[in-house]
Amino acid sequence: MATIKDVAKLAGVAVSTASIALNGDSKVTPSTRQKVLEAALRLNYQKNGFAMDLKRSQTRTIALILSDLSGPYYSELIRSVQEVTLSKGYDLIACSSVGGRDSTAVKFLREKRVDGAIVLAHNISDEDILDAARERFPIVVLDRVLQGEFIIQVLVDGMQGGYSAADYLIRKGHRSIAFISGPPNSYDNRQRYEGFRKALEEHGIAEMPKWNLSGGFQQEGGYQATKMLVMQGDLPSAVFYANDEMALGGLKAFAEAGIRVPEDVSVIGYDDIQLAEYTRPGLTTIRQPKYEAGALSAHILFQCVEKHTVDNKDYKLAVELVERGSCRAVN
Amino acid sequence: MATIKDVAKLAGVAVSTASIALNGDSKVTPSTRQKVLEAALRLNYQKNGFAMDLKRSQTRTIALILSDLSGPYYSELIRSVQEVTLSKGYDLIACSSVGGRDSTAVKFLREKRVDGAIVLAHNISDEDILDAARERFPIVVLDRVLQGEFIIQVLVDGMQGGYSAADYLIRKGHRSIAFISGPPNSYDNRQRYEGFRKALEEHGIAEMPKWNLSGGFQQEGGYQATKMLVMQGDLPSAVFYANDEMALGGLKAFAEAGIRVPEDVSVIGYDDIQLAEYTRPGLTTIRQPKYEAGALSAHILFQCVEKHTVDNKDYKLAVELVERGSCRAVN
DNA sequence: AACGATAATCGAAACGTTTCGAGAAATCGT
DNA sequence: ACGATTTCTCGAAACGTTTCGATTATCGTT
Repeated sequence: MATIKDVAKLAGVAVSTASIALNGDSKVTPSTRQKVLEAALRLNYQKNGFAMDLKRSQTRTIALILSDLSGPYYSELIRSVQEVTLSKGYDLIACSSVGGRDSTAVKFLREKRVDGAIVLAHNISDEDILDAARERFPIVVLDRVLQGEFIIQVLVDGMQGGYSAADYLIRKGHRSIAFISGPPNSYDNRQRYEGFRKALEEHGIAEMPKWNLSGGFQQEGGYQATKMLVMQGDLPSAVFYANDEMALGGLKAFAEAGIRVPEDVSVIGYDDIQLAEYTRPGLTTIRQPKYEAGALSAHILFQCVEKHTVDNKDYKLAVELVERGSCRAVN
Repeated sequence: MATIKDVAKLAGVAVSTASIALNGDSKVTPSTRQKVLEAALRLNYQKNGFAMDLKRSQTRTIALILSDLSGPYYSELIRSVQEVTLSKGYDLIACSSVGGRDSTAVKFLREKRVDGAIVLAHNISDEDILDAARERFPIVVLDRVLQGEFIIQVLVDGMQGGYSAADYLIRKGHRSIAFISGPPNSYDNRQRYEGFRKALEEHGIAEMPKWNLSGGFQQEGGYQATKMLVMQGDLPSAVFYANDEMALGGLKAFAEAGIRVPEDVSVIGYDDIQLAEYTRPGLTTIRQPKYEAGALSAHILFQCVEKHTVDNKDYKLAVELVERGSCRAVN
């Protein structure tokens, strides 16, 4: 690999001059620049990124850390973060936290290979985030409540979402509503449940333990939980799935049992993943502002990276109910 | 930021000793290690990744370069690459080539910030790839035919796929088949079309230019193209979408127009993305061996990174038709 | 007790850039 | 034509690690 030294030597100039010429500074005579550029071309010179980062001690790159790069949920988030990043002239890399503390993600956090990070990965501990964040390394967290000097939280109001979903069903006349929950250690899941519970309470509806099942946020889990529900014999008139993936599994289970949606049972999901639009009937669900969350996170992060300060460290976004065909009114 | 020098000073040892202790080498007395570790903790020391990379001149990281990080298609590919990467003790970062020559992806390629790359991004030019690849920087390309000393190609037989799809429709009795294509500069798209054309030709069926529309591999494009098709009035009995995302758009357009699938028109897609299973009717499509392609690519890449050599630089994988409900037999 | 062998530590030299202050050359005004 | 500016180029010092050869301390053997 040719280094800048080789280029300088071939061009007959000093290394520093070569560097300046290569970086397009105007502090160099056109003819010298010409020579340098030619030499670089001849040697097929490519600058060594690490040496540069080391010297400049910044990378103009941010990382988006996700627990699972391949999840369908993240698409919109990634897109919006990417758009903002690009428009700001920064680079974006996505990395996964699969592998926990040994993952690429945590390593990037620890070793500061980027200028900042956006984290949506429940399998990274609060502690790891807390001691990675510092003066020139702000972190935006999207999936947890976490206070720290260089930590900014962007939350989506899961409680409002859970409340809206339940309230919607209740206003449609439903009185017996099942809740299929996600993993108990998930902050999001807890929030959604809290909202659900609150709506029921406000309307004086009692919760039924037998209608509270767990599906672990997985499609298969939703499927199993729904089968249990069906087997219990006493079907509620509506089911609230704490995320769309589980609702998908539920839809499948109902179809297999010959139970019609929404005629026999109403179904509401949460997230508004792309698929929700394509099921038959279309899945009524709570839309998360994924695009907005991504764009907002990126903007704040850049503000923090560049100005080393941020006016507000705590953002909360609202959700919105998307009505499709999976719920009907009962009397 | 504390550096290793600070740690060494606080621990009262030489920098080199600190380095050794920090890296867990056994060439150091437990008590010294203890001192160093303690000092590091006190100073909240984190090693500077760039300095390390620079010195070691390798990163144990590979990049997966995709034209669009947010596409649903890539999920399985990412997953398999990730699994292999993790099992080999390497790190994986994904980056997008949105932005063309100025994208993060091309920058990573040029500046060798990783030890190797897997590329599936039609908007990166052959040239950029050719002059990035070199002795210690192998590249696996997944979406093009490209010869080069340090380039390995893994191809999926798109021609066979296109042929199978068309042949399947023809055998079901279809004689009027539309083709909704992707971007013309995409190698995959061309291959699929080629296979389609060949099947038609072999069965003596004429192609109709008015049934050949472009949807740019995007869902929205498929939707628009299908609306055009509908507006033309003369509907074919089957439509072959060059990828599933466009087929999804098509399904939506047909639904909106009150045209039933598969009763009124048969639809076949390409890729077998996860969503394909959940549409109603299920989307009949061509399954790409995404998982296999990813795992294979990663394996070969590591072989090349570590041994600096590879036995075969040219791999081709077969596709398979997945029958769901979106095509019916006509007589 | 002295000697060699082994183990632990050290100092200095890299890695490939960028940047800064200083010197040399060119340009300008008078 | 001469000094004062400006413009260009240069050498050297960083950036924070790792690594290698050298030095010192430690230990077991005779």
